Amino acid sequence: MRPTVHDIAAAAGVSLATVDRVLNQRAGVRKVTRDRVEQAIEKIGYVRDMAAANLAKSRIYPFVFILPSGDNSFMRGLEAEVHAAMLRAPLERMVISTVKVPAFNAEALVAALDEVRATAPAGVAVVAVESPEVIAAVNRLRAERIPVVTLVSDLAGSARDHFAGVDNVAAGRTAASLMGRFLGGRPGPITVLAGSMRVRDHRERLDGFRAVMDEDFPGHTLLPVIEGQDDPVLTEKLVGEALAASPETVGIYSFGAGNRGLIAALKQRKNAAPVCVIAHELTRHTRAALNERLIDAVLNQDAGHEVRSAVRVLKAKADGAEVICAQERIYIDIFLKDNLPFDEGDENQKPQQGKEL
Amino acid sequence: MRPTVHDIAAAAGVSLATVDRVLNQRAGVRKVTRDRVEQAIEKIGYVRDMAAANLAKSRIYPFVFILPSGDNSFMRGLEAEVHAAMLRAPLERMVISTVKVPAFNAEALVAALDEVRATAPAGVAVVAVESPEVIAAVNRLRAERIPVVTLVSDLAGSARDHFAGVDNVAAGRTAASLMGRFLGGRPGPITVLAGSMRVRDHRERLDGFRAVMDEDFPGHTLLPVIEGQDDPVLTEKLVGEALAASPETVGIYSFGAGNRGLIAALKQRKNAAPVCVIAHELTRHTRAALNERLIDAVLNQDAGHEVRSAVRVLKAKADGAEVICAQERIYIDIFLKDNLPFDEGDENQKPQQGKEL
DNA sequence: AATTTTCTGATTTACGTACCTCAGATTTTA
DNA sequence: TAAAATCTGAGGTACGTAAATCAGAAAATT
Repeated sequence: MRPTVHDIAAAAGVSLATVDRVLNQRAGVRKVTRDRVEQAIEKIGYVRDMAAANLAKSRIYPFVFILPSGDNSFMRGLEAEVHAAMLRAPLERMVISTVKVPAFNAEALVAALDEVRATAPAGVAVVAVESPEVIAAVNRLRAERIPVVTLVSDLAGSARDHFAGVDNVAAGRTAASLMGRFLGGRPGPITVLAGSMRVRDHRERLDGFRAVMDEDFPGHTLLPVIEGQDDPVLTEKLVGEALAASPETVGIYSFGAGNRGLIAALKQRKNAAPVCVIAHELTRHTRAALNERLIDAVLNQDAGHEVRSAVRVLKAKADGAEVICAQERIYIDIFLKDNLPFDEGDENQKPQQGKEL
Repeated sequence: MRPTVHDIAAAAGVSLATVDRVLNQRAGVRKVTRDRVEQAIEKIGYVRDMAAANLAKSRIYPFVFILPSGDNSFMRGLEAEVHAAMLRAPLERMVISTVKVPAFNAEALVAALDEVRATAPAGVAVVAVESPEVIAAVNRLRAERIPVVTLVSDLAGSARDHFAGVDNVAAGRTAASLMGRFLGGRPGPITVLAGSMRVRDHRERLDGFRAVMDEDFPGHTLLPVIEGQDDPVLTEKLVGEALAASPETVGIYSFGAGNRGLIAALKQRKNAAPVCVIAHELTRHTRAALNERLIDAVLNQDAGHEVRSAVRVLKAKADGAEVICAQERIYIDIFLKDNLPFDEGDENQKPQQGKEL
């Protein structure tokens, strides 16, 4: 049988109450006694039964996800994943709620963070916008010992507990490395397309891209950054103009979230010279474009992984348990047309189950 | 407050005992009463508290992982991940043990499966070897309602509950697609290096690779498969001979587990014409080779993800709970030198934590 | 030496579910 | 109609931990 608190008490020659005080770091235990209990714990190899502990606490974990509103595919997907997590939450005594704030609006985000703080949640996940005020607001949460996880977009310089997202510099570097090799020495300029350079993720991606391009593929120059504001119409117009102005363009790196406009612009020039296109985020649109060979590669962050990771980390932090770092690292997925995952909504999905007996 | 069994009893106008009989599908309840209880459950939205249920059952989950012995880096890594999972297991009332069997030996695997079955575990994870006898042995486990998950290598045609591993055909296709584009039209033959063609994973990878090569890059021919038996010395010798015999080779696809020999052979020919090399499994050796630009890309299956996924699925199956499919899909990671994750053992690891308040 | 403060032990209740026993009610069979 | 079989209710104990209360014991302060 697995050892229990009673076994510790017996082994250390103290009462249950003392063991409880040590285990839950409550006051009222002498140093020597505490040491004796800890040695006993060590010796008999006790591990706390989390299920029983939570049952006894009859604790529920109210977690809040603060998400940007707006209609780009990635954020909608993220929201869907949060919703899916909401449905599963009760199984582990969690309650997940969401708060929507206007995208890229630091002031609104600060207000939301403070409002959420007033409800004393067990943890907060937030898609960060960079600003000193937001950092301060996050730190106010942390000052009240409320765990905070940044989601998708990190908040450097804050006291957030964890970042559930990808390394965007590495993503940009990877894009450059792929594009450089796909072009195979074919010289020419490269067009870079952002949503907005005011967002940290996008800046980091460009930094990584530029670094590897300069270092490993000096034959290519980067044209001035196009900022499409994640707006399909605007993006299509700007990309069309840029391609017309620089017909010798050999590559496009799109690291924003609005790929619909890019794809539309690419379709316009079916008969022009081939251009190597690398984009971010696997959506209905980029998936189709991969299959039509309009896009060569898509770098993706799996929103589902990010949300589930955020939930796990928040729960672990709330429990004071340890986080398995390797499990919580979000990898950059690289998709070519050849390794696209089967679509959730696809009827022709490959069966994953074995036959029934 | 979340509804409990008491609330069901009150809502259905029956006693706790009857609710219990319905919930745990015990005999002794009339059809009409059963229906009334089930309607009440539906209506008040009851979900069983698994933690409390398991506590009451004082159930522990003995899971067994059957792994091949042998010393290749990937399997050693897998074993390390299983060991890590063993240490975390008690937190969730699980006990994980391992059984080692000689690699690629169907007879020994069948014996191990039957031996494990005699211990009546709560679930079994197994790195499968393809054979009718193994399928039968797995089905014997399933016939006793013991959940079975195949790990890394699947067992088609068996009644296994789940496969925790990557789509190896897609992996081969991806490798071909990357290599074709990296070569950028430069013609020439391609050398393919397997561990053994008797293993399903390897065959599938080659099938995928060949399919995309034939379809999209007909300029390349595949040289006869080299089988290095995952032996470094043998592999180095065979690769050296192959490169000498076909000096016009432009690419090497290594889809076995023994890359040390390949890398040694590549180092021998430092001044020869460049060859595009794509290998499988990120290990100390392939990581170093990526950084030295001896290897261009590494396709990887994350052993940690696979093991943790297997454990989660086994627990869910043992509990009769649902499996989150999207969470359990293991992606193929593509690593270039630009997106290598920070090494676990690396001292210069990038700090992941925010500053403390 | 008296008082306060700090520490420790013993005991109890509660969390939500599983599972057991026993008694009474209802239905079916002889 | 009696006997047997089947259903249902009531009530209890157990799982391992948390957290509270209260009573002593030891130590520190007057």
